Amino acid sequence: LTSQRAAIFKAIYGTHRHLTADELFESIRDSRRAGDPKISRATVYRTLSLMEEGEYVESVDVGRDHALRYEHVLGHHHHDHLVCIDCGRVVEFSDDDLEEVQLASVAHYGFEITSHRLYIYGTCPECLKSGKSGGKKKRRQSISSR
Amino acid sequence: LTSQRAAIFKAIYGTHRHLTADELFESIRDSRRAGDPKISRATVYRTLSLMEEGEYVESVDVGRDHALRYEHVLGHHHHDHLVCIDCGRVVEFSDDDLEEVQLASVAHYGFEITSHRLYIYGTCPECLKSGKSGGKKKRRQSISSR
DNA sequence: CTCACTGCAAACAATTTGCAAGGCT
DNA sequence: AGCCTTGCAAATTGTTTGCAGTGAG
Repeated sequence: LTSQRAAIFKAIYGTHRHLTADELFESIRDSRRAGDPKISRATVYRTLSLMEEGEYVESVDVGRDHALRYEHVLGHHHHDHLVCIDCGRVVEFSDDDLEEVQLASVAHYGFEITSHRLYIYGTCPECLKSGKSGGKKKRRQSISSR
Repeated sequence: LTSQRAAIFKAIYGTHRHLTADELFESIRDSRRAGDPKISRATVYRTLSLMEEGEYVESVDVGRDHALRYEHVLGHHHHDHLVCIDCGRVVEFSDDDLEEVQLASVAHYGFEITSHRLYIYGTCPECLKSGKSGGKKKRRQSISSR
């Protein structure tokens, strides 16, 4: 456990936001006080992989047009993500029924299911209210329809 | 409508597989006969964007560690994807109940839902059978757990 | 002392872009 | 003639790697 790893750990566990490797890197670098060790992007990436493998964090892949985000997972249960396509806000939600129905839907294919990824996209109440709803839609949202 | 665009169109509509831009490019280039026009990767990418915007194709983002894939969408209905993490096989499936439960799960957040993306990962029957099940797991599968 | 961990810069892969040449209409 | 579409090569982005130096135990 080096100090840079500790810093990364603190940073992710100190927020409930979903941060990118780069945000993590910058926040650590910027809040660095005299005497604190340097940090590099490579270390952040390397540490995040380690932490993911060790089940300390989980990556949230909101789409190819956005960088990977990470969230801490200790003390939290599985959830999916509801993403606002206007402001980018991410809301976590979970529903046991949903999980069950998902598994039931594919049961007959004979796969041994190990995980899943569900993102629901839409416009959040705030963005709907603030007028320009349906407005600027990010480019290349590339999503399975419906 | 140029001939390169036509070629791309034919290639996607001529298969039920999910192809990457590069596979598309190579297949067109390789099956090119004397007199046929040249094609470049850039054109494939540009055309695919166009075709996606025009709702002729849809992109399937199987995960960051794999290139984007495309499938034709005319004459097909919405479906989600079941992905084998061993061999990469992609099975399409759909379930109206599932769709409903999904919407119900997030109804109270007040979002105006426009789309969603669901991938279920696991090992397919064939890979399970052929021994080394649980074996080589691709690196960086980065998926929301459960 | 050793060996894992780090920073740096170069390497990467997938995709996008600038630009000049081509080709329809 | 004019504008849209190409091909090529160079640029971008997010992330990974090789390598030599560093620091913890």
